[in-house]
Amino acid sequence: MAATIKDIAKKVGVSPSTVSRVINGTASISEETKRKIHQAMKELDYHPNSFARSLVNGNTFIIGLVIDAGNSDSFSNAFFVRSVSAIETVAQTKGYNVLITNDSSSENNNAVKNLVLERKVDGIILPVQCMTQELVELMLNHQIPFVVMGEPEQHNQKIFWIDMDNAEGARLAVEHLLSQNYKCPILLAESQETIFEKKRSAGYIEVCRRHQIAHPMVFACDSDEKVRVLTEQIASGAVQADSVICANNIIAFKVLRALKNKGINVPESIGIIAFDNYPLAEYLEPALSVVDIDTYKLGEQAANILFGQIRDKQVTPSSALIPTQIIARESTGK
Amino acid sequence: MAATIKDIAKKVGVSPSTVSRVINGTASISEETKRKIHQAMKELDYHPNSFARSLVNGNTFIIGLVIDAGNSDSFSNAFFVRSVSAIETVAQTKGYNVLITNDSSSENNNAVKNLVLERKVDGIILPVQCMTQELVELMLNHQIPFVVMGEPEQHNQKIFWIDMDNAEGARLAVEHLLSQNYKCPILLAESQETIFEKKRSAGYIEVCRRHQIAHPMVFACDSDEKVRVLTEQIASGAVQADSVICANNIIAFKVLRALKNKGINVPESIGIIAFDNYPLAEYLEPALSVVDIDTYKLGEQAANILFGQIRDKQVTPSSALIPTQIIARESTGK
DNA sequence: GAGAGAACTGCAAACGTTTGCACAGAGGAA
DNA sequence: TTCCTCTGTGCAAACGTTTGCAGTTCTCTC
Repeated sequence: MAATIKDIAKKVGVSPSTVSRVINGTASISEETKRKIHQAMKELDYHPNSFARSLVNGNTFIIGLVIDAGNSDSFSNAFFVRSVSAIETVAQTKGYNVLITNDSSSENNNAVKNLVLERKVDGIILPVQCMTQELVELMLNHQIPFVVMGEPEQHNQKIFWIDMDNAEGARLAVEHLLSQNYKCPILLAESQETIFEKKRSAGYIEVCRRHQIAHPMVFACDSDEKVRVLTEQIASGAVQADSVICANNIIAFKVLRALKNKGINVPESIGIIAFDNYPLAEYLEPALSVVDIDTYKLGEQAANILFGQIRDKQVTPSSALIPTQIIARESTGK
Repeated sequence: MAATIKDIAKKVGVSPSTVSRVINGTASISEETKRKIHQAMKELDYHPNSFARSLVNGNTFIIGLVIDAGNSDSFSNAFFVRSVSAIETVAQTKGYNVLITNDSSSENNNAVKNLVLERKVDGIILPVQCMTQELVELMLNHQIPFVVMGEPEQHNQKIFWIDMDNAEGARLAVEHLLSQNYKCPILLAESQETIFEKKRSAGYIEVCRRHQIAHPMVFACDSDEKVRVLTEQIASGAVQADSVICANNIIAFKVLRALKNKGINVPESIGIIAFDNYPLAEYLEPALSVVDIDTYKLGEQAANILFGQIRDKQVTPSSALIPTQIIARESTGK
């Protein structure tokens, strides 16, 4: 039903090629013809068929965005939405659309492979958790640009990536605590296995060393029980600490609750600062100080890096660390 | 570079049509030929080109999902992510992909129009806030199925929609408070303008009437100042209330904080229950009781309704209300 | 007033599929 | 034997674009 290039050609009395050339501005066409064609396009409500286009010129103007549903806990959510929104906005301004795919709902990366093999997307943005060796090879083989969100463990590959500056965030957190007259911060992480936790630990340790803090310590808080034990040790003095840096917000909430239950004052006796500016942080009592990151910018930059490859044929792998900043609230206001 | 149907045909020694028929199972083909073709497909690593396909058979196997970036506050986030994930999962099982578009980043619904006019998506899911008259007409004209997330104000159109059962949620909240021996619940909403707030009000009023509660009251809490004034009035007895139902979580947090600052005990003196199970609700003190909704199911059902139109050619408008449930925590444990 | 380029336009092939039509051969039924 | 129905396959057109090549007309330049 929809008008095609041929309908316009017929109506104006030119060949389809001429119409195509007017649409794409790909040759010099007399003003008169241009005018008529544009008018006919209006009248017939013409819109180019993107498939026919893709078929001949080989690119689809679609990028794929892999979302990690396995990780759909609420903490990746806030991060996620603004990033997605940013990616889509950037894509739109460049004339691209964004196809999302849920990695975990299919075995074996099949959904992502489908993007490459059948949908022929022009590029892919994917979270580091979804980056399998097989997938990387597939994308490299098919020469399809991709950007990884989150720093990969090994840097031995030609991979473009982007991440928040975890190490810097940890450094800033320690500096902040010291500036508030805390003397002995410890770091609480969920485990020590993910790269971002390693980076945070490293940043923490580095600043502690620099300031000659006696015993920098990193604790694994991967269960409620551990949190309970730890707060008891802090209370009894078995663990020397006057402040904690929590590698994520949920740990912070648990610790805060445990401390209050023990009658330990926050921020007077113990200061708390957490990673990720989870929106409710400011409604806690005391309001939680956090290491914040601009998730919109994160997505925006990821998209920019991708389009650097797609459009500007940039080929030397680049990476970017999005700066973090401290939002000081009551929980570190000794 | 990628292998085409012709390459396979050549390799096996049949015509492209035969290969196509084997792929689509659209005619009877001898077992022998089938076997050879399948083998050749493996060897050449063949994957059908979705564009060429779409070009001839008219459907794209892509659905559009409009996201409302204007509303990217954290409270729609949690809702959003799980819904999106659900929609994508359903789509994937039906062989469809999901194209997202950010409505607000373009003027005049242009981005969404683009989905219809150029991308030729087979269906669209969009939030009710993005549903303009113009868009509805466009989609109807082009006979492209769509599902609205959120109940539209007017029902005079042939529109498929889905929503959480706001009225029922409010009813359950009142019933819950009464069962906990609160006698006089009031409702706090941000405004009275959105349809979901109206529904919640209606459900609240209805149950109050049924239980002959003296003065059912709905307050607009659209600023911190109003929250402050209201809590003072509650404290002084100027407003008679022993419990509040908050139309969203942020109001709940503000009220809780204001009450505590006034030294009013929750849940002993005032009970609080809020809509939306925001993940941190359980970490507040006291842990917040909420009206919960299964956002995954919401997305899942939206997708199912859409595919009902796309694949089963269902044509009589349907709608669905996703049931809510009470999660009782400390804040209503008088 | 001839030759050269520039400006403008058309023809037809190509992109990778699907599908209506046709046809050959096989296997019965009459 | 003749006719009919199936099964299996190929031919060629079609989907809506883009684009290399070639052709025509026009405008200079000498």
